[in-house]
Amino acid sequence: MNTLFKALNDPTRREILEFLKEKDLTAGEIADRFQISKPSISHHLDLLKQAGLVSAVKEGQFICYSLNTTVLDELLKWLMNFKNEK
Amino acid sequence: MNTLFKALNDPTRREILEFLKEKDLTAGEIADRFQISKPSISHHLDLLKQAGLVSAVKEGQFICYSLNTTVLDELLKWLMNFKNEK
DNA sequence: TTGATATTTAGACAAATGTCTAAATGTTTT
DNA sequence: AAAACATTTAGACATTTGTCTAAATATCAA
Repeated sequence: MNTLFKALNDPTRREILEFLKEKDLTAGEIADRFQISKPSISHHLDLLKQAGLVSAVKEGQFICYSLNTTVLDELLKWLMNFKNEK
Repeated sequence: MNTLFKALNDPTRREILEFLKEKDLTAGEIADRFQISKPSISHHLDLLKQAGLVSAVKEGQFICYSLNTTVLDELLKWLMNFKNEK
């Protein structure tokens, strides 16, 4: 839960998720969409991966990232916990 | 959205929300539940207030905090945006 | 009005975070 | 084999964050 909130607590990372919602992308394609250096994007992708929000598959010299929404169910459950009773 | 995620990105603050889910509490009552100094708790409460997650009402020399779940609807909507299509 | 209580504000400080450049690793292509 | 490309790792640096103590503000009680 901690790593999930941490991963989501950054505009760049949330925007990466938005892009990946449209379609899978390689690290380079993702980096091209931002005015941030590739190593920085790589770091963001690492945090997203740690949180289970994205998965990475190596395809030749590229690494293809895709969105993983199952982790968000946990967050959804956490949210509902507040909206329910009272 | 930014302030909301920022506010939620801390275990202490999330625990404060859990306590406030049970019932409204004064700043002191909240601080008593943690092994953190009162000024630090006060600061956490300020961030939660900035995010609209809690509201504060002065009652004499006390300040009573209560949970405000309406802001979480925004987060819920953001979440659903990912779970929907695709 | 003086003292006690409740809370916040101010300022300091270490740790975490986001960013960068330079270098390393791994894969293709010629 | 060597050069080009894709990505990450390493290390540095400034900013943000969470915490603390000391002091300020405000309210209640004697």
